[in-house]
Amino acid sequence: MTSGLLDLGRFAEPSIAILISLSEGPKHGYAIMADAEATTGQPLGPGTLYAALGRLERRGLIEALPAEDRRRPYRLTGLGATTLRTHLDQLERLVQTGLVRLHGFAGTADGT
Amino acid sequence: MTSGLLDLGRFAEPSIAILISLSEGPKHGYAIMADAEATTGQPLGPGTLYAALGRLERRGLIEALPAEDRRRPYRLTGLGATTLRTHLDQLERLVQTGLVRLHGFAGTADGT
DNA sequence: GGCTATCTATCGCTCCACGATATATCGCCT
DNA sequence: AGGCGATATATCGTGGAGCGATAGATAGCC
Repeated sequence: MTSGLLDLGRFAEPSIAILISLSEGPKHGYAIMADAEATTGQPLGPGTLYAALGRLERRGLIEALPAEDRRRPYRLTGLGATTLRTHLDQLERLVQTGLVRLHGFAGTADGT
Repeated sequence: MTSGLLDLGRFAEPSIAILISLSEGPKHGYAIMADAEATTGQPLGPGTLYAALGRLERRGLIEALPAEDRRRPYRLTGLGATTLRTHLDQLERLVQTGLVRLHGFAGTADGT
């Protein structure tokens, strides 16, 4: 928990972070870890990463490329790109709704 | 599963949906359920709802109002509003990053 | 008076997040 | 050459969260 009370709990959404990372181009696990932490601000540990990679590959959203050296790179599939775009669109609409409503939010009059 | 293969699994993010719903004004559980499903497109069952409500209240992001009739309304606290805004901002940045990268995404040349 | 819709609540299963841990290799410095 | 830190992949275990199923109470209606 990096932000104390300012935390909704399981918020990292590792799958989204991984897909966004791969949308920049093929990457191997370690590079995804670094990129995801850079873009989301939240650390992405190996346990979370490799479990999520397995799930995403099983679902056909990403695919493994032939290993070069020690590195096992992954690439976003067409289905993965479509899926990501769909979810990103949904998310954007949700975020906009929230920001609009929040703008008109008076808060608790007693300042709680 | 409404979207078949186009699904990242556990994506609903009930907490966000609930907070956004309450940012419109105080609501009771049943109303939140309906509103959340309307704005996110995903159904929000009672199990998910009341568990999340309990967690959010324990964290001070929402607070219970005196029950009117059978209804037990909740209200967003100042902390809740701040927290929601922070997460929404983070989310927006993440979504924008994803959309930009996706725009330049060539896909798998073989059309996979 | 019964029936349906509204509304809150709990249980239980499964799956996921994620820190801890293990292991191997590479590159660099001395 | 030898050691050390960074790179890189992989697995396990625990706790927590998502969520459908289920239960039960009250209100309104015919």
